[in-house]
Amino acid sequence: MDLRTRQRIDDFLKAKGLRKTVQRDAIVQAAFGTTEHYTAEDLLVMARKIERSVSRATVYRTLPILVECGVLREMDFGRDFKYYDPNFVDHPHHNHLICVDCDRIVEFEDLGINTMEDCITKRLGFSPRSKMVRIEATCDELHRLGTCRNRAKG
Amino acid sequence: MDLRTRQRIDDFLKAKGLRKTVQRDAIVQAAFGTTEHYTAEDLLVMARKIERSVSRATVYRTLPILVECGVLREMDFGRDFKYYDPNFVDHPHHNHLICVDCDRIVEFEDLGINTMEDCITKRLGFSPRSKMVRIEATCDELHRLGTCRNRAKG
DNA sequence: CTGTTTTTTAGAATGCTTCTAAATTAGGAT
DNA sequence: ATCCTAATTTAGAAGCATTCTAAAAAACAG
Repeated sequence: MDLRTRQRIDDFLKAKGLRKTVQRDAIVQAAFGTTEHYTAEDLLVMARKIERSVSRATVYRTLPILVECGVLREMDFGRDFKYYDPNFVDHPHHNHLICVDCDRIVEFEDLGINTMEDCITKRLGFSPRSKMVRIEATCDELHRLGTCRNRAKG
Repeated sequence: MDLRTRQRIDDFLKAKGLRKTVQRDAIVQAAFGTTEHYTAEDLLVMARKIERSVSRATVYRTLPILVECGVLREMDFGRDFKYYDPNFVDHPHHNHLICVDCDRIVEFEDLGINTMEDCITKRLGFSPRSKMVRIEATCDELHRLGTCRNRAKG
C-alpha cells in the first residue's frame, strides 16, 4: 500500500485525536491491499484475514473515517449496499459505467465531462463538492459474442 | 395529468395483461398529480387521500410498473430510500445537483453532457440504457447571504 | 502502573423494501 | 346477470444493510 496514503491516514487520525488500534490497522491494510471495489462485508472478510478480532461494527465505523480522510471513495450504484473504491487518490476523477446485463462496473475518466460539470455547477450558483456520472448500459458486442460474464461481481 | 401519460399506462397494463384496480388508479393519479419528486412513503400518503384502501405494499408493487412503463423515473441520491420523478416524459434528459448544505435537489438539462455520455458508452463497447449525472455541491452565494434553507425537503 | 477516555464486540434495533398467506376483486365465459 | 379462476390487495412478518447499545477491553497521558 502507498506510503503517502498511510501517512495521510496517520495524520488524519492524529489531527482528529483518534487512536491507533490493531483493528483499524487491519482494516486499513485490507482496504488498500486491493485495487478492486468492495462492499463493507467484503472488507470485513479481508480485514479478518489480517486480524481475526475485527468486527462488523468496527468496519462500518472505520469506513466513514477513511472517506472523510479523502483516501477512499464511497459509491452508490443503486443497489442496496454501498461500494468503496481505494483507487481514489491516484484517479480522483473517474466515473462508472454499470452493465445491467452482467453487473460489471467499468471505470472511465473523461476530462471533458468534468469541466462541463464544473461549469454547470457554477452557473447554478453552487460550488462543486463531488461529482459522479453513472451510465447504465447493456453489453453490446460482448453480449452478442456470448462473452458477457453474467452476474460478475462488481 | 397528461392524457398521453394516462394512455401510455393503460396500453402498458393491457399489453402486460395487468388489471385495472381502484388502488392502481389512485396511485397513478397521485403519482402524476404533482411535479415534485417524492418517496414511496410520500406517494402512499398522497394516494390514500384519493383512495383510503391503498396499502404500502401496493405502492411498492406499482412503482416498478410505472418505471418499466417509462413514465416515471427512479432516482437514487445515496440516501437510504429512493425518489421518484414524474417529469420524466416531458424532460427525459435532466440531471441533478444535490446541495449537501440544504439537501435541495436542483434539476438541470445539458445536451452536451448527454452527447458525451453516449460517445463514451459506445467507445467502451456498450449500449446506453440510462444515464445520470449527480453533482454534490455547496450553496455558494445563497449560503453566504444566509438564504440557504437548511434541511429543505428533496 | 493507574486512571480516564476511546474503542471494540456481539447482538439488538432501525428503517426501507419485499414477501406471505388469506381475503377480495377484475373481467372473461356461461 | 352470475360464476369462475387468476390476478390483486391487505396487514403484518421477514429480509437485509447499516447503525446503535451496553459492557468489556485497550490506548495513552501522567
